[in-house]
Amino acid sequence: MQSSNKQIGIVKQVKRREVIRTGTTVEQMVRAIADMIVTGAILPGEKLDEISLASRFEVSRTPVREALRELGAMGLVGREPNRSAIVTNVTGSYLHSMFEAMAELEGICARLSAERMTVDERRALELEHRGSMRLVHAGAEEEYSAHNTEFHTRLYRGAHNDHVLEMVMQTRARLAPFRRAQFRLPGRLAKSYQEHDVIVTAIVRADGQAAGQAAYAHVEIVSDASAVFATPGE
Amino acid sequence: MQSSNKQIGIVKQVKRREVIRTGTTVEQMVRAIADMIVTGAILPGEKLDEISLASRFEVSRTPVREALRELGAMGLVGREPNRSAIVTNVTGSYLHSMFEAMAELEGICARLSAERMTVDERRALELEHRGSMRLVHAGAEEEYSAHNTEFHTRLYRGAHNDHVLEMVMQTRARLAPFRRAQFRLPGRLAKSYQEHDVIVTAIVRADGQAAGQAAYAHVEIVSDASAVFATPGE
DNA sequence: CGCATAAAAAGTGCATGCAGATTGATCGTC
DNA sequence: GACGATCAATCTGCATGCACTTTTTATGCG
Repeated sequence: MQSSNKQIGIVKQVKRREVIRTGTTVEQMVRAIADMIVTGAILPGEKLDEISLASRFEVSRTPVREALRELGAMGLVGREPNRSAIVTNVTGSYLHSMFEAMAELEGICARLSAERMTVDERRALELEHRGSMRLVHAGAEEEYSAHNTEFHTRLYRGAHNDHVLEMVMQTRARLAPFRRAQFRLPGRLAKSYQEHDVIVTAIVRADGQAAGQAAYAHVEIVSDASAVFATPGE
Repeated sequence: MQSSNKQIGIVKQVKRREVIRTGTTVEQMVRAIADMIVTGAILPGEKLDEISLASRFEVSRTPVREALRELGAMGLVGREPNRSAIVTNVTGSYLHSMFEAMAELEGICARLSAERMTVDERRALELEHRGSMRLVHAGAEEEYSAHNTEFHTRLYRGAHNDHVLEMVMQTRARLAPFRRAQFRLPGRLAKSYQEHDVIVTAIVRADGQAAGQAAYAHVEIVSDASAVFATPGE
């Protein structure tokens, strides 16, 4: 349509770069708060009162309320009428169900990836994987962790199923705080690499069954490794 | 001024409007709008502007905005800055991915149910199933549909995994408008009963593998049956 | 007429204000 | 001194208002 180029001020700097719709205040706050929760900057059980958040982000309470509403729908905070929002306390039982669900989802993704990945995708996955070997030898936990995220994301995308992708990404986000420290465990890096190797091999062979099982087992192990860090407060 | 701080006040929230079941205005609106979308009272692609909704529900725009925010997080409406909310148009491709995901999830639930259901749960499932036979003979589509929902819900709960339950319920909700008419197809009722029968039998035998496969196949068939109704506008 | 432009209308984003609920502190009773 | 009711401070839920953006309608020029 027409471009009413009358207004000024707003950055119309839309280039090739994906436009990050950080736009509205609310979206930024959702991301910021979600990040704090996920990274543990705010602890489960903590109250998030609107006024404090409003002054902290230097906005009014209206956008804060909308952000909390969305966070509630995302399951990151609990909300009850006339009560402050509370950072969701992921109980041990629910945490376990999330890890189990994650294992199932990863299994599905790996199986579908083995069946559906394009030649390019398979190659990219294999390269990504092989490239991480030096990180293992170097003991670069931080870097390997980044690689690990990328590796799994490729698996999710390779399944070519948008809804599954959505579910698995969401589940991973909520599990993030409980997995962060897993690569600190001695020998976990090398083990992780070996497990990835089984998955990659199966996918390259287009063996869905094997890939699914290997991915399931992989997550199960991570689950065990992470269980240590789950605060059994409840 | 306080009167009874005993425990309730739930119904007291309303002043001029009729009795309301639960909680805040926003929650009611979320339910109401979600219901309209899911039942097809509002069609995909339709714009939901705040002012119209506000006057329709006789509230101000503030709660409307919060409701839309939540519906957006639920994936029922799409939102972009400075644009009206739009009922999510589930494109053919995404719809397909949801049905596929649904089949996977149902498969997981059936398998886990076969492994984990208590004796009581198994008996209840079997009774529910057997009881539906007369609905099939009577050709009671509406009633059978209700039974069907209950049957599947039992499967989801029987898996004893809260996160999977959450995902499968959410996916089902979003697929609802596309499944509504499935039992109108001739012979679908009897077929559905037979398929349920295979699932129940496997679960009673605690055969997870068979139960999972049967449930997966069951949903796949529903997917095919529903495909006819998809792509209403676009 | 077609097309682009500009003004008007409609709509969204956020701030502010007030009523009612909740929580905590104060005070009375035993 | 312990327990419970009463009042004050605090916070949530929602309405309203204004600035900015998008969409629609009106207008000028070829």
